[in-house]
Amino acid sequence: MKDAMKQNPPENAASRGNDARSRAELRRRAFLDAARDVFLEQGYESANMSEIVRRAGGSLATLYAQFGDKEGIFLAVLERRMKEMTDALEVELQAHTPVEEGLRRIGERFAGKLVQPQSLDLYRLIVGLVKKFPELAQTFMQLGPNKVRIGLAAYLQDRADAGEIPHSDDFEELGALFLDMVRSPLQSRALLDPSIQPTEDDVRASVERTVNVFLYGLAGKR
Amino acid sequence: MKDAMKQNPPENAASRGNDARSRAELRRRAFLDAARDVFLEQGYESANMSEIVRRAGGSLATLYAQFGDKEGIFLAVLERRMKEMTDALEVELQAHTPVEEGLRRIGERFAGKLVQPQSLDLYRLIVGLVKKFPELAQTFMQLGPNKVRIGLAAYLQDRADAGEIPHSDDFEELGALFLDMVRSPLQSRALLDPSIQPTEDDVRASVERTVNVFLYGLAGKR
DNA sequence: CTTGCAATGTAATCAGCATTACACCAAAAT
DNA sequence: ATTTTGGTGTAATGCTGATTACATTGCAAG
Repeated sequence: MKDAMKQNPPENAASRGNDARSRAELRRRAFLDAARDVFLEQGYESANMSEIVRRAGGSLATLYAQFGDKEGIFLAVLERRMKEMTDALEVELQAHTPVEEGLRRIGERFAGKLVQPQSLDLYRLIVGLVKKFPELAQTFMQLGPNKVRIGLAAYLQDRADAGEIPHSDDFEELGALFLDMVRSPLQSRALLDPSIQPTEDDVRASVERTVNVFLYGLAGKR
Repeated sequence: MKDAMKQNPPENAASRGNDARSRAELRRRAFLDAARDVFLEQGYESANMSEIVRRAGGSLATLYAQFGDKEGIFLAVLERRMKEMTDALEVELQAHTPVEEGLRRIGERFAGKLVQPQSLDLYRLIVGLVKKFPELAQTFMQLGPNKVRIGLAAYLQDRADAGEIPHSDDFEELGALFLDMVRSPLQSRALLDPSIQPTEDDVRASVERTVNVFLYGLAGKR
């Protein structure tokens, strides 16, 4: 006996600085949230379309009407998430912070995001799907790694212009190396062992070490 | 005097310089080869047990008798592959090569293996399965990354004793960082884009750069 | 109020396997 | 040769889940 109350009481609807989108938009959001949870929990193949509907409310038919098919809704989830991820970095990448401090901040922001359980789950998913949906992985790269790498290259260029580091013929390559150095120590293990959950302090310590090696090499700052 | 059966399959009976293992062993090997191919091509979920049998010859019932179930045969494939992978590194890790040259060789061996299409496929598979079969990922870590890391730590300790690099309180951590630095630049992109296939030269160049940064930092050797 | 259109709930449809059962066969061991 | 042991083909059995069909219902505007 499903109550059929007005499922959408527009109480403070008046003050919706957000979206005035009709129910369609709300429905869409609910679908996306539920789909994200289900996909991240169960993985792509095992994720069940009916389960998404069960959590989001609404109906299977509507879900299909909005997103086409399973791949479609996954793609939608992905795009939304990538946007959330990169927005947080923009600021640091624009700033003219001195290089050691700047790399530390950028590294911490970046790594901090990446080791969140949600991020790890998503990354596992994407990697596992590369063979089956290459265009999906392409989207991921574009919206994630590539975007960040380009931003970081610009920052390094800026620091080189300020005379803090030597010039390089390929700051993108260098930026990529730094990102890999920051990412891998924290991510590579957690990726394979979900019981590992790096803390804030872990992140700070790892990034600290990485920045040091990146700038001064094994012997360390002198 | 061999009975010339007409429907005798192309058994290369003549060249049995290999193993005189009974047919059971040959069957087993054929299953493993076929299973490896199918799993790597299609991924775990989509891999079809009947397809494995189709390629290996033999029968479904035998496959199940030998390996129990789908997970069982995948595990068998994994263990065999991991052994192949790490055997190649043992030598370099034991040697007392000077650090710069030694790291270069170790790095090249290691990275060279990792960027092989088969290795990338396998890694994608494992990563995608972490949530569903954690113990499987655990096995992978034990037989792969952990083993190598420990070996490398010993090598670094050896080089520190020789006075080539400063002592550290945690050579395992440092070894892990080096491995990540060597691995990530080559692997992280190829992982997400199967069309990227690093050449020998790519590997050499990347490792060269990495060793340089690892030892001397951003400013480079001097 | 009525009419149109999208959302809903439910129950098909359709297909793909993992896994098992079963009824024959081959050859090594006795 | 006969038994024993294990391999082979083939065809169930069972389950799961994407996708669609359909009849119903609520909301919004005319």
